[in-house]
Amino acid sequence: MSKYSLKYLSQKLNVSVSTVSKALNGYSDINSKTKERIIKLAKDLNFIPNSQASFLRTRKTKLIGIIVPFISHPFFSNIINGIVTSAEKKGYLTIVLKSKDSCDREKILVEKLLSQNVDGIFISLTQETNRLDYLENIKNEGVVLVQIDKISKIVKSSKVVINDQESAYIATKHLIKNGCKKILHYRGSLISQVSIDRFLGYKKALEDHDINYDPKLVVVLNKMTDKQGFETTSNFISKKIDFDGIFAISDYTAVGAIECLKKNNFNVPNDVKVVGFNNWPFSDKLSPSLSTLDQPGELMGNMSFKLFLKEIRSRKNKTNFSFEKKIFKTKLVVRESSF
Amino acid sequence: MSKYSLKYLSQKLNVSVSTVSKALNGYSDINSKTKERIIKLAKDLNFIPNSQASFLRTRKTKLIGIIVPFISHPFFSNIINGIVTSAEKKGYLTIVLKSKDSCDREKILVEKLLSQNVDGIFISLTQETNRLDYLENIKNEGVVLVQIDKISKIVKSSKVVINDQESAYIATKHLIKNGCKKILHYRGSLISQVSIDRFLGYKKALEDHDINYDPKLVVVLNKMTDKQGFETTSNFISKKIDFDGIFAISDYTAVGAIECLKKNNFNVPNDVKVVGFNNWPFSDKLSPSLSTLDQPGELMGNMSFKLFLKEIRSRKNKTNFSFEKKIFKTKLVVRESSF
DNA sequence: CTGAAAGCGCTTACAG
DNA sequence: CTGAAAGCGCTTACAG
Repeated sequence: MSKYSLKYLSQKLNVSVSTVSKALNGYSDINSKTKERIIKLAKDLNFIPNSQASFLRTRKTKLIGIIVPFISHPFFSNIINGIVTSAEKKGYLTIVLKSKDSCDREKILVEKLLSQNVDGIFISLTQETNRLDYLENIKNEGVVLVQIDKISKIVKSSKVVINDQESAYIATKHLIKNGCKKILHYRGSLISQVSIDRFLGYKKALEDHDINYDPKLVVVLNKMTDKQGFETTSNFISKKIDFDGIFAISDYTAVGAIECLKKNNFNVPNDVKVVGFNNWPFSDKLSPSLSTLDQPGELMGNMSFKLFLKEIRSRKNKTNFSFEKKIFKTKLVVRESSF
Repeated sequence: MSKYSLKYLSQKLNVSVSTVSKALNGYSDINSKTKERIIKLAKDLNFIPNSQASFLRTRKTKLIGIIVPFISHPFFSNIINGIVTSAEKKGYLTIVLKSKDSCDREKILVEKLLSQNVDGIFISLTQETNRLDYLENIKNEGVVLVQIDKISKIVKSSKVVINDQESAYIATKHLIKNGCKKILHYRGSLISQVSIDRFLGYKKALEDHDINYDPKLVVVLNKMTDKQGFETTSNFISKKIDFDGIFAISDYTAVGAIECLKKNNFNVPNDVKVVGFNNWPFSDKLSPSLSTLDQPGELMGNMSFKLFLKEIRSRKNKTNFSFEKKIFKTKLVVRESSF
């Protein structure tokens, strides 16, 4: 921390602490000469005011926290990037934390952020989040809550999501239009909203195109890894279950699936067409290049911060505020794996 | 922030604020019955002590900051991940910031972190960092500085790096051993230490194997993108400069180079062999799969935090402390692009 | 074992 | 325009 304090400056210049504080904070009722002297000394000493002390009065830390399931992850690191960028522009600093997809950890992390008196908490829930007390607690503490992508339908707050159901519908329809009749769906957990919505979109697309929904073709994955994609596909092949398309909930699993298919001498896309989800760096550079749904992670991060700021400001000005849910559209990127 | 305070608890229980504070902080000189009552109430109310207020006494925020050039980046997000994980285990929270490879921004961000009274700053310098005053300032403020990967040789602090020169030597030697005689090198900025060391390794490998170093074969890239890799390669081709190998400073540029080569009907690896740097997710899944140097980003992050903690503790215990430089070894991963 | 008091570094309502 | 004073919520040395 800074070696200096308002008191130190005030003694150096023979003025009061109050005067120094006001000068530094741009109050108008200060003699401009005095003000200049103070500001000059502060600059010369490289004086940095103690933000913890000022918090005690202002009640604002200008600190926000974000909890995501994983950090080393193309989509989540894009979200983080979006939030950090927007936040920094407005003078906020961002604490980053990861839940490792564990609900228990998530609860603990929320408490840690609250104890740091962050002004807002941004969260992308774990796949297994099944209790909402600690989310409600955030709001009870007077801290702004913003949910991103992996949200809870029940907990009220600002939300930023994508059109999951529609995206899945579009992807599945694309496969159908290109001749697929037996489409596997690799989905996420049964309680994750994102996963539920994508499944519903998949199912609806089948129904709308007169294809019977067959639950045996849907697999719940607990990890979004290429390994799981590989093994799941391998399972289908060894069970001799017939299929001609795969809609996977993430690019990783799609890539694992394609590896397995190649190894078993299936041609992608001729024998089996594959669509992933995320549009990760390099998804376009694979052979075959991967069809996928492009998710605007960074923009979602930007928007999350915008909604946060809106809520903070409406509180400050005591104006009306109602929670918004911003829905970003994904884009189906058709590449070699499905066409 | 918490709706309650020590004062509130103390009034509820008819004890003093001091007693509540001691009970909650595990002091031994408290009647165990009293202690129990206090802890129970705190738990029931979900009481969270105000960390800003306690900072004013303890001088510890348990906050650290990290500045990297980019967040949405496989290597840097691995480093962030490693730091956040280690930090959280020891009760530290991590503020994440990105410099966008701008030295001016870097300076501002350092000041922001200092004003938050972080206990330590972790930094991976920009490619253009050419002034060191604000790094020295970190130490002057009594804040621990740890430099990671992109370091300054001059500024003293704990450092975590890889064996850049040796890595480049190994990669270049590998190309030579596999028959390459005219090896392009796509490097980073002229003042980045990482970039300098890798260049030196490249050059030394050539010399040790009786290949004349030709400056025309070395290109300074200012952005590590596939686009730059593509364009640079395209340039060599159109200038009809003969080459049979490329050692690129990042996987992105290597991938761009390969795309360009393919497009111009060069066979990789038969006509040109390529080695990248980073080992990114999916580098193994490309066609041809990419030879590269594997960098243990997460472990480097873990180690950085370890060095930070060591310095913090030695200060607390007033024991001797000297800066360490931990050098991680990369691993040459040979894949189709060079073999 | 308990509590009164000082003080960390700020901000701000108020007096002059 | 300037400054004395109170107070934010803690911790801790000290007295009893």
